[in-house]
Parts: sequence; structure tokens; C-alpha cells
Amino acid sequence: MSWTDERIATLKKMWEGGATASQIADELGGVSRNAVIGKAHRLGLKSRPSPVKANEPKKADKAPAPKPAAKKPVPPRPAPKAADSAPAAAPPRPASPAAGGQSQPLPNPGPGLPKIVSVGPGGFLRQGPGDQQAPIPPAPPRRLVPAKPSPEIADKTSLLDLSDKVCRWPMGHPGEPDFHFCGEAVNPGFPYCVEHCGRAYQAQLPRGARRPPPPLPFGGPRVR
DNA sequence: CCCTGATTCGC
DNA sequence: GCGAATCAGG
Repeated sequence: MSWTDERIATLKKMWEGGATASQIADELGGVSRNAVIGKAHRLGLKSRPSPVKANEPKKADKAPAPKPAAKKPVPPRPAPKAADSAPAAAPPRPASPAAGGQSQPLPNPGPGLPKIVSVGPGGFLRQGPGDQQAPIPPAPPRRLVPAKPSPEIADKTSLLDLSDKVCRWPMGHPGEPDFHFCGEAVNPGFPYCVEHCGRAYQAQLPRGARRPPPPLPFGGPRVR
């Protein structure tokens, strides 16, 4: 498989959208997780919540490729770590609701960011007991986005139609003919519209009162 | 041992 | 440029 523009675009969006390399590789098909990571780096994408952390139980193709051969010398590895131009707060990401063991309650996004709100059974916004204010306070500073000037959100929002103005919630699976993105107007300060923010940012419910189906953006069961 | 992303380096 | 092999860490 080669890296066509579309495949690259998919890679970019999924990568930026928080999908793991495995998921991306899985969706793209024909490429390994390593290929995705390698390509991502070559494209200039990198880091994000990456170093090495968080364990999200997900099925992933295994390709350890054991290599009995001698190990490499592993020369000194310079790690410049460009930490220059500091983007303020990174945009919140979907924290895989279905994460394995309960970790911590969703980390508060930070100063300026709204409280975490989820959508209740009827579609109403669920808030904390003491929270009465609107769940959509001022938008925090966000990372710059190439902003694709493609306001044509008429039919389907394609990968290339994405911008920081429209909801990037994926509909369907990349690669499918009708794969597209939500495209609704975003909840200011978020990468998703209000509805999908409710999906992406699940409040930590009381233990035992948690409900089963928090569909994942990618790789999960088909949700549409 | 599972997973994650990062990096190297032969192709 | 590509990606397997490898590293490094939770």
C-alpha cells in the first residue's frame, strides 16, 4: 500500500483526533502500526499524548516480529524536544470512555475549560449536583489548526472539509465510501459539536451506576 | 506480557 | 520515503 493523499489525510485526522497508531493502522489497512507512526513523524505530526503511557485495552493486530538477530548498538539518541513556541492549552481529547480499569475521573481540562458534562438518557446535559450554570463557558486558547476553508458542510463533511469550526466526530469508518464527519458547528472550544461533546467527555458516574455503551470514535462498534 | 509512541536504520 | 526492528515506559 502506498500513502495516497487520502490515506495521509485520514492518518492526520485520526492522529490528531486521538486515535492510536494501532487503530489508525487498522482502519487504513495494509499498514502496520509502525508504518503509521513512522509516517506520522515524517509528516511532522508527533507527540500528542504520547510519550508512553496510559493503557487502553484494545484489540490490536500483533506483529512483534521476533528478531533473534543481534541487537543494535543503539547510538546516542539526541532528543532536542522542541518546546519553543508554546501553544497554550491543548484541545481536550476524547478520553476513551471505555478505557479499561477505571482510572481517574476525567482530568479537569484546566483553567478556562468548562466542566465535564455528559449526556443523560433523554439527551439532557448531565451536570454535577451543584452545577447550575451553562456547561459551555468561554473557549480556552487552543492549538492552531490549519483550518481548511471549506464551508461546504452541505452533504457530508469529508476529511478535507474539516476545520476547527465543525464537529470532527467521525461517522462510520475511514475507508468506507460514505465515511464522513459530523460537521455540525462545534461547541466553542471543543473539537466536537455539543452533542458529540457529550459523547466524548463522559462524566465519571458513580461506581456501579455506570452505563455500558460509550461508543468509541474509532474502531468501536459501528455507531452512526 | 499487554499496550503505547519514539527512534533508528537498512532498504 | 518507507517501515520492521527496536527501544522505552505505563
